[in-house]
Amino acid sequence: MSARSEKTIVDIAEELGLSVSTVSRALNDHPNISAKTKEKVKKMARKLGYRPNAMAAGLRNNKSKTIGLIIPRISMFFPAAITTVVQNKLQEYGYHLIICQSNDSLEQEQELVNTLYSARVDGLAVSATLSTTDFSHFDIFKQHNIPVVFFDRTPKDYQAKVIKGDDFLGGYTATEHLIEQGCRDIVHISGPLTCNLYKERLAGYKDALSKHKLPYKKPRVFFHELTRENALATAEKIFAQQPYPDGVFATNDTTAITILEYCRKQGIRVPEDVKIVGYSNDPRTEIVTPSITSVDQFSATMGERVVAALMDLIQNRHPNSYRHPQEIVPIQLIKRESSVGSPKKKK
Amino acid sequence: MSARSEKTIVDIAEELGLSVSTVSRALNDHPNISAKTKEKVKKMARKLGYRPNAMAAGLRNNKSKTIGLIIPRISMFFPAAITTVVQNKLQEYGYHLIICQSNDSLEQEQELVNTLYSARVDGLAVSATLSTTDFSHFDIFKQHNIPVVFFDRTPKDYQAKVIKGDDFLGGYTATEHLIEQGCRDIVHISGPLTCNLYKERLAGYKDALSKHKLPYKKPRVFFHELTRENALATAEKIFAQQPYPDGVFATNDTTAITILEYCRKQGIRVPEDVKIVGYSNDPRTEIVTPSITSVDQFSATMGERVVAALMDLIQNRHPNSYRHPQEIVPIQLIKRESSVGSPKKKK
DNA sequence: TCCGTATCTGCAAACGTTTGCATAAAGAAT
DNA sequence: ATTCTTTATGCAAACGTTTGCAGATACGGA
Repeated sequence: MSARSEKTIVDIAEELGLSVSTVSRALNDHPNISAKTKEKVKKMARKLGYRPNAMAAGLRNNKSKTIGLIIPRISMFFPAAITTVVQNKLQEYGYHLIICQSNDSLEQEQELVNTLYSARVDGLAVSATLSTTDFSHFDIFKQHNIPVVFFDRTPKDYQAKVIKGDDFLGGYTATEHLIEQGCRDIVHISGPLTCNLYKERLAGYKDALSKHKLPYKKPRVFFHELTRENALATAEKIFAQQPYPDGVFATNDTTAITILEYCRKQGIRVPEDVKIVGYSNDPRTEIVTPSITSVDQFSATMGERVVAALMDLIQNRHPNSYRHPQEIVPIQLIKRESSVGSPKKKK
Repeated sequence: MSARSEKTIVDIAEELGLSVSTVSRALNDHPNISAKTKEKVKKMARKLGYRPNAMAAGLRNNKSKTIGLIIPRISMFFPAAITTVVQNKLQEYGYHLIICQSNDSLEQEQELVNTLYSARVDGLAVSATLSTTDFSHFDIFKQHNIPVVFFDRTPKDYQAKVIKGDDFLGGYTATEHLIEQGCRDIVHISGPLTCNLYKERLAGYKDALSKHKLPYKKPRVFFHELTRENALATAEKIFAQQPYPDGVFATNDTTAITILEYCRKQGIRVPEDVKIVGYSNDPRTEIVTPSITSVDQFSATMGERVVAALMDLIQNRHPNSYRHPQEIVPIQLIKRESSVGSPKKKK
C-alpha cells in the first residue's frame, strides 16, 4: 500500500479533470495557464504528495540537471576544497553534482568518463590523473557538445576550457622568496612531469634561480608522486650528506610537512638551518610548528570559476565556447615561520 | 553534424536489420539471444559509438543506480573520510553517488531530501544537521520504501537503519584516560545536545567521573557548535581564573587543536599544566606539537558498513529491513603527547 | 449576428529503454 | 508429413514528462 503510491501528473490531472499537459504547464508556471488553475493544480500536487520524476523529465528534455566531477581523490585538500564550493554553487543553480574519484588511475578515469556520459550529465568538471597525458577519452563529450571544464590538473594541448592556478608564478615566487631569505642551495621536490602543473612550477623555480644568478643543479631536484612515504625517502636523501641544502621548495604541503617533521626529528632547525616552502596552503601548514610558508591557490575562486564556466557553456552551447582562452587564477605566497626570520647560520 | 550523432539502440537495430528488443537483450547479455547475434550487436554498438542512456533505462526500470549522500559539509574531516570510502565502494557496485551538503541548515537538508527523491535515487545515506531532531522530512523515502541509512549524526526515535560510533564509550574512555593521567578537574566541551552523539559522549563523560568518584560540575561543561571561533571564546573562559582545569575533553579535534594553540600562546604547558583529548582522530592531531590524543572512529569501517547496509536494503526491499538493529562501530583511543607522560605539577 | 482577438486548455507524439507475450525457425520425434 | 520442443527474434506497451499545434471559450467591437 505504501509502495504503490507513486503519484504522477496523470493522477493530478485525473483528480482535477484536467489534461496532463495543463498540469505540467501549471507546475512549471507556464504563462498560458491561468492563475486559478495553477493554484488548484499546485494544491492538489501537495495534497497527493506528488514529486516530479527527474528521470522522466530528463529523458524528454535531454538534460539531467546534473554535473559530473572527476577528481583524483576527495581526501586531498585542494580538490576537496574546490569540490565544496563547486557543490554549493551548483546547488544554487539547481544542479546536482555526481562526484567520482579516479584514485589517480587513468583507467578508472576513462571508465568514469563513460559512465558519466551514460548518466547524461549536462557538464563535466575534471582534475585529471597524474598520468593523464592523452585526453582523448573526453572526446565523447566534445562530440556531443557537452561542456567539459578542466581545473588544476589540466591538459596542455587538448582543446577545452581550462581553469588553472598560476603555477609558473607560484614556482617563481616561492623560489625567489627563499632566495631573498638567504637561501643559496634550494632543493625542489616536484611531482611527475607528466602532470603539467609540475612542469610549470619547475620552470618558475628555474627562472627564479637564473634571475638571481644561482646555478640549477639536477641532483637538487626530485620527481615523484607526492606522498608521505616518498617525501620521507627524499628527506633522507637530501640530508644524508653535508652540506645539505638551506632551502626546500616542495610542490605540495604534505611533502613540506613531512620534510619538516623529518628535520625536527633529526634536530635540523627550521628555519635556521633550512627553510621550507610548500604549495596549496593546506590548513595543516598553519597549525604545525613552525608553521609553514605556502603558496595559496584560492580554491574558492577556482571553484566559482569552474561553475561559472560550466553554466556559461551550458547556456550558450555552441562549439566556439571551446575556444575561450584558459583562465588563470592568481596565487599568493603566505609567509610563515618556516621560511622567515632568524638569520641563517648553519651549525 | 557532431551534435546530432546521439546513437541509440534503434540505430543499431536498423543498421543490423534487427529489432530493438533483440538489440537491447543482446547488449544486456540476455540468455535467449544467440552468441552470434550478441557479437554482431556489440560490434556495431562499438562502431557507432553507442552509449546507453541511463535516464531512459532508469525511467523504464524505476531505478537510477544512484545513491544520494547528505552531509553537513565536505570540508569536515570525518564526513569527508566516510564519503571517500562510500564513493569508492559504491563505484565497485556500479552505483553513482550524488553528494550534497546541508551546510548544517535544517532547511537545506529538507530541500535536499526532496530533490534527491526527485532524482529517484535508489538509496540515501545521511549524516544529519546539528539541529535535526524532527526527521519527518525523510518520510517520503520510507513511504516509497527507498532505503535510508543514517550514520554518525543519527536520529534517536526515528525508525531507520542507523550506523554510528560508540559515542558513549568514546566519551567514557576519553574521560577515564584523563583521570588515569592524574586529572581531577576536567572540562568537557560538547556540541549542542540537539545532536544525539553529543548527548552520549556527555553521558560517557559523566559516567567516568562518577565511577572515579569525581564530582560533575556544571560550569565545567560547555555547549556550542564546535567551530574555531567558539572554541577560542571558550578557551578564554576556561583559563580566565585560577585554578584552571587540569584536563580538557573536546568532542571535536578542531576544538582540541584550538585549545592547544591558545594554551601555547598563553604559556600554559600541555600536557604538564593541562591535558587535552580530542575526538575523531583528525590527521591534524598528529602533526601538531604536542600531538593530540584523540578518539578514533574508524571512518573506513563506518563507510563500508553504510554501503553494505544500503546494498542489502536495496536487494531485499521489504519493510522489515527497517527493523534491523542499529549498528555500533567501535572506537579506539589514540594516545598522544597532549595527555600522557610528564608528571602533573601545576605551576 | 458575426468576426477577430486574446486567453486558456487538450491531443498526441516524443524521449530511449526494457520486457511480457507472441511468433517464427529449426530441428527431433513420431 | 505431422506434431512437439527448443531456441531465437519481434511487436508493442510502458515508464513520466514536455511541447507543438490545434481547438475551445469568452469577450468586445463592428
